[in-house]
Amino acid sequence: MSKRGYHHGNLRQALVDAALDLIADKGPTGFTMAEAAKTAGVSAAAPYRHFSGRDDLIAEIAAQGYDIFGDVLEYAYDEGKPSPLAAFEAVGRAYLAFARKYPGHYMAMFESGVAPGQTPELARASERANRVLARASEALSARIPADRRPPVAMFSAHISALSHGIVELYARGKPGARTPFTPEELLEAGVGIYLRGLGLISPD
Amino acid sequence: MSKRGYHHGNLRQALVDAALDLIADKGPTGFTMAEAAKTAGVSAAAPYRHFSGRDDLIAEIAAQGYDIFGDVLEYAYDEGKPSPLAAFEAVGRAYLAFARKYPGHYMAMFESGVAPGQTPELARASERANRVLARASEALSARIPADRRPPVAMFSAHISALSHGIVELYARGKPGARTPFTPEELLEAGVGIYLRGLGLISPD
DNA sequence: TGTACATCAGTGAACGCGCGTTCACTGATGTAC
DNA sequence: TGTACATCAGTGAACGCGCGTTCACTGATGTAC
Repeated sequence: MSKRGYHHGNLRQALVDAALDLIADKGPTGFTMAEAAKTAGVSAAAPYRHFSGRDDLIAEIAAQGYDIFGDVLEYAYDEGKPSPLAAFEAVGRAYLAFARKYPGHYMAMFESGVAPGQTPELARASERANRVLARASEALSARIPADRRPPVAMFSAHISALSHGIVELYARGKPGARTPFTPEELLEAGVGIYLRGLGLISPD
Repeated sequence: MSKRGYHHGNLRQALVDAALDLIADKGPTGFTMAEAAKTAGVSAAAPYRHFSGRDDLIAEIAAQGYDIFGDVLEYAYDEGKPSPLAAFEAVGRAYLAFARKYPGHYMAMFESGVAPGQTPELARASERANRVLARASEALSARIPADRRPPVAMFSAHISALSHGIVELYARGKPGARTPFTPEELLEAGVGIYLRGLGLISPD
């Protein structure tokens, strides 16, 4: 499905990009169809040639976000090399890097209130990103003595929650973020302590 | 400053309560002054007798939320009784209980984008709640061998982030929350593993 | 207890605004012959 | 290569809507004497 040619060239993606800037600037609710159209240099009616409505545009942005997110995590995981532990920690860092580098996508994915089932593409993309996280967790989890091993789903939920919490509370220079640590420091130390609690890192 | 009497009785608080319902229903951005007024059974202009504007109302809600939050955490901490560890875990549970019981407040506090410095009352209330968390962290932190002890600010940031992340990703029945665990299970297990990593709980 | 006055919480109408969305249209592009 | 036609991306005007906020007002309540 080629999107290029015709009048604008690639309005669909231009609208996505415009919306991304607006969302990163003013939050997922500060963005409007009209403003995205204006930013893309097009009339207010034009977006409806490409998206059925506002929610559809947001879903597309979130889907693209999950695609990138999945790529980034996949790349960081690198098939578990050089070791499950190192790969796992790389995934954690990649999570933060993604949130920092793609704030608009991140907000569309996690703060816009868009339902993951909104669109088939969105559902597929989000599932895939979750699978990467699950895979990294599984590989590492296999190294824990069975009797002390938490369920894999719980393991990856903990890491997701810690990462997301750090992003929301301490990243993106929120006015109330009063902590002397960078998000990266917080996540690295937090994951380290957590893994030590699982016996995956020697007790220092 | 008595708010009762006159025509409505206590419109200021009635507006806060109406807004809380709306926020819990439709998110911090789904709430409007006009609808809050209508819900309170009053004309659209009436709120401006009590609040300088929308942001002012949200700040008041957030401030009331931090007041309750502080109370709840304080009560759970119970001056560190029976032990710093037990008190700390009670604080964690109280965090989730607050998010569950006061969803409108929680959203106004953490998802509305209101600046903590918006209002003196808000600043005071939020600082106080943070102090309770810090105190619980300090008391527990003192039990960690000095050479393995993370800075207290980091300690409490980890717990805040994990708790907040769990609330955002896995609590309040989000459509995409695919995990077989309750938020309470997740937090308890996560904090347990974390504290074990710090040597605060015997390795099972 | 009764009257006159001051206060001020809530009213109702009005404003200007930007929104999401629709519609018939137009004109540039692509295609068939 | 040239012409006729079909397609459809983007236009521009218009819609109805609800929003936040203002303003002069009104009338119930509180207070002074």
